[in-house]
Amino acid sequence: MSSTPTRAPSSGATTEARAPVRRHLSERQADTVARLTDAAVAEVRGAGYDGLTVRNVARRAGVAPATAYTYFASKDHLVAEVFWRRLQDQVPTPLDGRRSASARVTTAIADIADLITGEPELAAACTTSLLAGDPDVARIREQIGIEMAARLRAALGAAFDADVLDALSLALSGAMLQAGMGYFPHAELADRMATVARLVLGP
Amino acid sequence: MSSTPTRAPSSGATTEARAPVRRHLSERQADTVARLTDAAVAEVRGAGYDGLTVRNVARRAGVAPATAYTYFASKDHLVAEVFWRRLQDQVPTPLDGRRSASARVTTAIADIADLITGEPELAAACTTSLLAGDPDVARIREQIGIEMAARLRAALGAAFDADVLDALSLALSGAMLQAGMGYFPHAELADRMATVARLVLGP
DNA sequence: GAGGGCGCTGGACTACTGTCCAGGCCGGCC
DNA sequence: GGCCGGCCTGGACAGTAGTCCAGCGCCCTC
Repeated sequence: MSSTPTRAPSSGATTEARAPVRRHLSERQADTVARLTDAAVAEVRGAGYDGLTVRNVARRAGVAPATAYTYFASKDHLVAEVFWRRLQDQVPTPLDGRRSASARVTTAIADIADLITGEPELAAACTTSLLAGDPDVARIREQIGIEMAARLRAALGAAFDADVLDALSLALSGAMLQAGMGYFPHAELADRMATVARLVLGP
Repeated sequence: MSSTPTRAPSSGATTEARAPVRRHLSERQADTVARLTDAAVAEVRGAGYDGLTVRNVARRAGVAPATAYTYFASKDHLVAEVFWRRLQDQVPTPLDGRRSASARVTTAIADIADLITGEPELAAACTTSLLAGDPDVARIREQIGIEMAARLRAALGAAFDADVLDALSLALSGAMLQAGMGYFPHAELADRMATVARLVLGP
């Protein structure tokens, strides 16, 4: 579940290729998409989430707005894709069977938190975007949920239990939400979830 | 923390009365606001969240769009206010000291879930709106968070523990989020949280 | 070197959002 | 009765999002 050579932006699968966006992109297309996602990150860093516009991102990427809209339905779709790519590209910390289950879970969650820690603007942007109603975003959200659940499950290992996994998933959603909304810094996320894991799993 | 006679829509407190909206509304104003929130609910039931527009709601309420914008900055603000009012108006199930802490917590959460259970469209609308970036919405969100935490704390009673409360709050946020996103029906929310409560508190 | 197709262009266009303001209506007050 | 202030009206307005399409340029193939 890590990076694929040329990767289609998670789009249009609901309506199955409604546009010239195919499942597998040509090298040039993949490059355009990558330039767009990079430009989106730069734009968020520079102008914040409010200044973020598909048109602005397109300009920064040196691409016509219409082109950007070919690949991304909205700015939310664009930012959600950024997060999804980071998650896919991340190599999770290897599991250590000698440590406790809650320690492994904590590590897995810290990995995820690290994806955006230290970039509050980007973190907030990802959170907001991931919550959008846009169907393309919904698809990405679902994939992210699957990936996170898989990581938690792997971290639990022998301690796996459906109820425990469910509880951790809910708490993790809530924690990412609250951190994204600014109720506490992302740096605290891992700590808080560590406490939850200990409560649920024992030390 | 229940209904006040004339209640200002949770607006403009950040900039402290930026508009003719004062903390305490005249009877007529309160009536206008109530007509607007009612119309918003009717509109969501009728046309769904997508069909929801401040202008549409205003028309349904028999009010000029500009008037609606006097009280609500956006449709998200409007819908968030609907949820907040429902929460305030609800009389929570009385606490039963003879039952276990997890049972009391489950009941408290069931109360909250009941606010929107059975109206999926409205539930989805509230979830989405509550997540908006709009500062007016942020204020309402914060108040809702405070109220929910207070209810959980009361339900815990003697079993109160900061870490437990934190874990439950996170899980509840996550559960409301996931239910609102359609990952599972609101009817399941209380059950899932009951499981979490049992894990965290014991049976 | 010519042809063809893919991807990008750029600009027009529609729909909608939130803001603003001048004016009208209705109540209460002198 | 006449004035006045509070609230609402209605319509104009700018800014923006997403869609669409006719056309261009580049690269690959033959």
